[in-house]
Amino acid sequence: MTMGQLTRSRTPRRARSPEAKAERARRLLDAALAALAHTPWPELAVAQVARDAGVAKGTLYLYFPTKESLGLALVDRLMGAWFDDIIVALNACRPPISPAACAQLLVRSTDRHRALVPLLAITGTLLEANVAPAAARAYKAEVLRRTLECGVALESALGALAPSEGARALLHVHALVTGLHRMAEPAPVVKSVLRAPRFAALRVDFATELTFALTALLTGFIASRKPSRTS
Amino acid sequence: MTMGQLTRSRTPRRARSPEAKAERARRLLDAALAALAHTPWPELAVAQVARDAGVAKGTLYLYFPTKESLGLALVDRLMGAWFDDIIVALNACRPPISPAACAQLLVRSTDRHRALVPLLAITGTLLEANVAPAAARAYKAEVLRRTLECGVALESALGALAPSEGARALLHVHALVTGLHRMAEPAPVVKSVLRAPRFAALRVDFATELTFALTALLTGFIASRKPSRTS
Amino acid sequence: MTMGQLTRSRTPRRARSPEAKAERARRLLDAALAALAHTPWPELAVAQVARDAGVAKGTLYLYFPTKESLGLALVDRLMGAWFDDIIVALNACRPPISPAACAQLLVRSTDRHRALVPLLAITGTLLEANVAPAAARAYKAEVLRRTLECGVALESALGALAPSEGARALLHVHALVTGLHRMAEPAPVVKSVLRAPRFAALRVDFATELTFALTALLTGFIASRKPSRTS
Amino acid sequence: MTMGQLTRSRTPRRARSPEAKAERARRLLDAALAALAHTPWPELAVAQVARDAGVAKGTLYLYFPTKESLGLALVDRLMGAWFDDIIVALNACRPPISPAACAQLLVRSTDRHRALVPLLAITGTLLEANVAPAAARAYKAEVLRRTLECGVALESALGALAPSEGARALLHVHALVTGLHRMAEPAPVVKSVLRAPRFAALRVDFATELTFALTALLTGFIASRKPSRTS
DNA sequence: TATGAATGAGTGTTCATTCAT
DNA sequence: GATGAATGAACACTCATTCAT
Repeated sequence: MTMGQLTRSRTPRRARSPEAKAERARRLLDAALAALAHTPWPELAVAQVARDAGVAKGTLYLYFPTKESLGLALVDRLMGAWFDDIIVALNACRPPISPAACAQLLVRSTDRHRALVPLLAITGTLLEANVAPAAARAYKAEVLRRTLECGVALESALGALAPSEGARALLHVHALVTGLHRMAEPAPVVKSVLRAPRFAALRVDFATELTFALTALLTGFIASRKPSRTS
Repeated sequence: MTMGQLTRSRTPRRARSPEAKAERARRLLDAALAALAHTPWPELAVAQVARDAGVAKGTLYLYFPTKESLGLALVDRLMGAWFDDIIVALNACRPPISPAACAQLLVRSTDRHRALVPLLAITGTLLEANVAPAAARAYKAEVLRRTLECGVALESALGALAPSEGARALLHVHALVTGLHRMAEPAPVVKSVLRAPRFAALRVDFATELTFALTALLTGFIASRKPSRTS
Repeated sequence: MTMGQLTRSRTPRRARSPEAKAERARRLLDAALAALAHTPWPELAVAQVARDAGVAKGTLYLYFPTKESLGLALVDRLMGAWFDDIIVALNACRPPISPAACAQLLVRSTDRHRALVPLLAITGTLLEANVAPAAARAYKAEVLRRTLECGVALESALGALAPSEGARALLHVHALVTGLHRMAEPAPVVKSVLRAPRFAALRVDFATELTFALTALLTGFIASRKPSRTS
Repeated sequence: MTMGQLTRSRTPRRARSPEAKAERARRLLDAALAALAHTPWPELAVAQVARDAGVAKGTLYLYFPTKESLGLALVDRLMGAWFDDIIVALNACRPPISPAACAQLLVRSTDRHRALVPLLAITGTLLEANVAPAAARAYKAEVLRRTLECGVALESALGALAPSEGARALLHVHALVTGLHRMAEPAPVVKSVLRAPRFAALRVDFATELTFALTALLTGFIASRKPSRTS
């Protein structure tokens, strides 16, 4: 009987409680995330996600009104986790840390959240279309909140950023991450073409270049503050 | 020469000579470029491009085997023009120029080639798919050639880059340009959402941030060389 | 009786008594009627009707097994009211009344029951499909009963119809009402097209034409009897 | 060789000439008409029509921009044929003919064009939605032209209609045809229900009732003119 | 060469109905 | 009795690409 109850509470046929509904949504996001590991967003079929999550297509639409809102919710989740990860890592440092150390920390965190990067790159192009204004606002509000929070942590860790420059620096981090990813992970055809030795100069190693650029960027942020101190 | 000019201005029904064929291709690219000013790539209809260029749909396919190859040819053209522009601007300077000055030069050049940026952002995701290996190779070879050429000009202008670091720096320029563009130009829904005052921290001014990041980056490139000199 | 009134005014969560159940059904029909004032039947969502009636979707299905049965019940109610109205109006006349007077009486009554007409027009096409045989029989039995009853009133009022021709005349009234309504109320696109002066000949004024046709029809019914009398 | 040419000209793979294109459209309309004999309009699948016509789905959309425009074109064709038939029949009479004779003529013509009637009944509800204003205008212009033309023929045949009342009478004919058809051809469930003897009064024989109503109507039209003469 | 008619795979979304709770 | 979460069949339409003419 206890068994039965457990079984029932684990996988109820109908999600009536808010927790159960959240669980359903989570499963759908899990399925989407897994599928995106081997399928680019435009090729991702809603039907497949639903099937993988073990529900009917219509059920997915009870939780996400459009395909894009599903994608946005996934980005929201992954970005939140990324921010969490960065914050934890930053707080684990004894400030002040050097730009290079901070860059390395950020790159490592990015590496732990590889799945987010390709999605981030299409946010604003493919995902943010076909989403209700309210949903877009909620998403952006969350992004804002977390960016500010993480920005403060960044300021603390570096110890040399002007107030609120942490958030700004994070926007640049995002830009660099997506921009470099695009160059590091081209379409399969291009990837195989670039394997030829003569194309060495066009091959981009994501971690190496990101570390380099972030170090330069953070150094720049700190330098841009220094003058005002000396003056 | 007179003949050639006449031929070009007459635009015969059938393009027999290489010049006439190149003219046809040019017209198609012109039409595509004009259409892309108000239509995002996925919404761009091949039929519309052909119609705008004054030819039948099938004719377009005589010059570009796929929609993507058309896009790639356009990127090729625009990127070439951009590289030309940068090279001219760099050569017009009396070296060495400061990273800040160089960044400003690059941003201005980018601004003169606004049309390229959104296309660049989807290269590798949408454009480089569905292209024959040979076409991809040719495109990448051209990119390589121009990148190296422009990289050398960059090295000369800055006067403080390690050999072949100019090309590498240009890859970063590309990454920053596309990465920041994505954040500066979101979908219409998002754009209107971000207009609210509370979202000020998420609004990105393309030119400002690009200038800042490029300055930092170039400074970093120069700094990364210095140590090896002093040691 | 006091109890019943209380119960009805309280609208308990669960309808146990027959009165309470009838009240529930009535509310659902009210909601459907209100919605149909601005939404055509195919666009009418069952969920919306339930929501408007303040019950859950599933509850509606406790009272009406299909969407169509809901529509049919509504037609039943409205047609009953229409018949009532006609009978009252006919009984208020001092027979015999002229065909023209009778036609006018019928048109006025139709005008007081405008909501029924578009529904009547789709009965038999959209409504009578997907209904259980038993429900269809019950509905038709009711229609028969009221038609015969109203037919007798019509015979009395006109004073010159052969027995049982009243019911037959009413069938023609229905046909004319729905047939003319279809022409008088086309889709919005067509309506705006027909506003052009050149289309005057295709514009149909419902009341005018219905009056004319009914007068002719009733005259015809009376005339068709006379010969048999004189012969 | 003559054979080959014949074969080729009969069923060319591509319809390039206007004639060939008209032929293609005709085939599609034929297929739709055939399908509508056993499938009601809402259930009619575009894919099926295309398949029956021996072309791909996309080809159908080269000729008809929406499903509704296909339906409207079919109505246009059938209504034109009906009008032709009526005109021929009217012109074959020696005027003046009696209302009863004229009614019989019209009923016979209707009977020869049975396929049109159910379509006519949904024109304005299902068909005239989702059609471009220009298409709706063209359709209505054609209807107007033919109605006026046929109206004149009707006036000639009856010899006793006020000018332009012929067209008006035809609108009533349409109304009666569709209104009575609705009652004579209910959904299968209802039809079987009505077979029970007790429901005899609700059974409508299309031809009988239409003849009766049209006779009355035309008599009414003529009568409505007479008074003005005597006065 | 040029044309443009033909192709047909591909998919997000709705909504009447059911049924576990 | 009431609920509302789950279902899943059903479908018009687009558009890059091909190929008969």
